[in-house]
Amino acid sequence: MEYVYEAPVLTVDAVIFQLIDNQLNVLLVKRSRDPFRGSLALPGGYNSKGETTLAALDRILQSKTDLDKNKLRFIEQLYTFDTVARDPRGHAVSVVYMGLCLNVKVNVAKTTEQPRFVPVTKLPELAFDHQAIIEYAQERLASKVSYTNAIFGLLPKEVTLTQLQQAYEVVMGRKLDKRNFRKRILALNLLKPTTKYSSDGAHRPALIYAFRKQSLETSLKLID
Amino acid sequence: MEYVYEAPVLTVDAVIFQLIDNQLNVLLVKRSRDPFRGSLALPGGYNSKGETTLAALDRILQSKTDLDKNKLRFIEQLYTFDTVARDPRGHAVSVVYMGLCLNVKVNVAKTTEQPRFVPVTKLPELAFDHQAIIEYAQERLASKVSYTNAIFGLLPKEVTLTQLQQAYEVVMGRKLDKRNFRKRILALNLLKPTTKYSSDGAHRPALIYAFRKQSLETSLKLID
DNA sequence: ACAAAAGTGTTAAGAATACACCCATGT
DNA sequence: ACATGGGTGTATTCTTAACACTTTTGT
Repeated sequence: MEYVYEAPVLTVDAVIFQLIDNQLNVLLVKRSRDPFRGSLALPGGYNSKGETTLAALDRILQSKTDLDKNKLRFIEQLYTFDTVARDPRGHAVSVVYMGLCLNVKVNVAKTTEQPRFVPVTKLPELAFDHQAIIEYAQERLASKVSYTNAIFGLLPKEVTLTQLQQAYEVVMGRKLDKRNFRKRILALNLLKPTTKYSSDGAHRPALIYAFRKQSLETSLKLID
Repeated sequence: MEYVYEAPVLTVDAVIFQLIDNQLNVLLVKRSRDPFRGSLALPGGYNSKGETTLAALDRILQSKTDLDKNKLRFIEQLYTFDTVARDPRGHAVSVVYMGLCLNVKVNVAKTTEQPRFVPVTKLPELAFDHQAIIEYAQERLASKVSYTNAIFGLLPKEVTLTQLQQAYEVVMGRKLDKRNFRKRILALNLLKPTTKYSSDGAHRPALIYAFRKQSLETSLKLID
């Protein structure tokens, strides 16, 4: 190569999902600087020289949202966007990850970025193309849970079948038939029945099942 | 951010597939410099400041393999790798694209990189982790053609059903049943029968079909 | 006439879907 | 006793998979 190489700006952004009150929520921060100062945005930041994108992700989540990356039960690369006009410095390339977690509370007051989880159905206008990125991540997630066990990332190790079905329904955006769902999920052998029951109201207690694996298994055939 | 930002090295690599003699081939170049001097590698290079990754891809393919990007009938982002020790300068991030083309001849003597297509079944030891990247791209391609019409990227606008079936068989790595294949492919209405016939030997001529679209259509259900 | 690929339907097995009632508990 | 969600089976439809012979051409 004959020209002098100067690297473009490289950033990392994160789409972190969590179920709260049976709704899919996404982690957002408030921008303290232009462009889009005051708007909500995906947590993200610069990737430094010599730093892997996952290391940058870790650092950025920690510093901007006070969320420890090892609280993420599932993480995967989503896509790399050629972000336009992200930054006064000009064109930037952004590697975006998608993560799933559970029972994470972020403290709005903890950092200047005021991190918070927002239901994906109630997003305000977001900075940059982050709205579109979140939609893309939702599609990927819906597709992913239909042929892998990735749903475990949103749930505790032990669940009732109804909890599991509700998680699928929220992620996939449609209702599922209870009997068919149970047949399929049990046939896949992803769950092991425990001897415990969950009593959470004036009704018959539900048998609790444990996920056999908390790591990604693929090539399943869960839901069409 | 309080620290001085210095961007990591960003590179772009390409996995370009083409069918030659009913075999899946991939475009490779010979490295003229260390590391891996003399080894074959995927065509790739640095992404400059202010340049989109697709623009970089275009420039790199042009200069290293003399292949014009608009000869690619299909292109999509494959994955972004945190390449280790790619370069003496240290850690680099590499955005990898997958492309499909047809009837492209590259001239080994044209550039110092000596571009050539090599059957994926006959790859020598490659530089870096490029062997693994090609395998990943093959998996993606096999998956992609099973739920989209992406196969058009490897074929001319007009094909016989046997040509089409052979392309699927090569990409998916297994034989398909002729009658079932024809039923399914015709039911999807991706093809329009022409009135032409192909006579290429001492046997009954085959009816030629035309692809209705040369752009990606998704959510099909072609092959399991 | 023969070799070689094109073209064509049916059957059986398996998968997906639709659907309604009894059970165990808390109040 | 009643309200609430937990739990269960079958019949039907649709999809998939397996499978072999006739047709048309060139030599």
